[in-house]
Amino acid sequence: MVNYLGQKIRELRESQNLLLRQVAAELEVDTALMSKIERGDRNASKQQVIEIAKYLKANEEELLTLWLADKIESTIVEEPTIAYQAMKIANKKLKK
Amino acid sequence: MVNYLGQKIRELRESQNLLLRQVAAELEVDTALMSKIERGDRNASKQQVIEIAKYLKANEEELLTLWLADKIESTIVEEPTIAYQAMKIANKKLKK
DNA sequence: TTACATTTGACAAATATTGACAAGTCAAAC
DNA sequence: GTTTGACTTGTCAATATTTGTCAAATGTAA
Repeated sequence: MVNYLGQKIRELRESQNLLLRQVAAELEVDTALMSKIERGDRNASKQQVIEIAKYLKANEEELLTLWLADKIESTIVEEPTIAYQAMKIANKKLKK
Repeated sequence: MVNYLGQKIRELRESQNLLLRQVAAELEVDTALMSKIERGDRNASKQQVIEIAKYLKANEEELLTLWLADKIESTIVEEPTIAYQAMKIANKKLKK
């Protein structure tokens, strides 16, 4: 598995001595869901990432970038042999 | 929109003077679906790509690479400002 | 017009994702 | 060894998304 975002969130949360349940309450979701997000079992929604960034005083764009990286990762993970070439193609388009 | 795969398929199909309905019959799907795949309105499944490659005598890996590039593209398209950075992160992981 | 290829929109069915709940593990405190 | 509190896990119903088909529309060449 991958999970850049969850790891980062956990890092931020623990460094601030906050509990899962506190962050979960802030987002108004179950603690279990928050746990899954940190562990990469579930994806956070974009809105959730934004709220997490706010609550943990983190850079929103940085967290969203990790969130997107996880999404890309899960798109390519099943196709490791062609992933690099496909990324190159998608990247070319991006530069326009 | 993007659609590397559909464009390539159409190119291959037309250069061989085949009809949508012929390719569709081969895949055992409706012609309408084949049209949508070529136009990028619908995604082909991996298995469909493989069968298309076979029928159109194309390189399977090449088509799958375009298919994956389209998937990556649609993952990042909503986040153009952070896409490049996220790709870089995902790419780093890939090299391992 | 006719005939045929392709496209489109609407739909039901299949599949996937969501968040909650309940029950579980684990470690520290008692 | 029991209790407590934090976190994790499995399962479920609700919701959302994706899939492929059908019928109708559009395009096109004879």
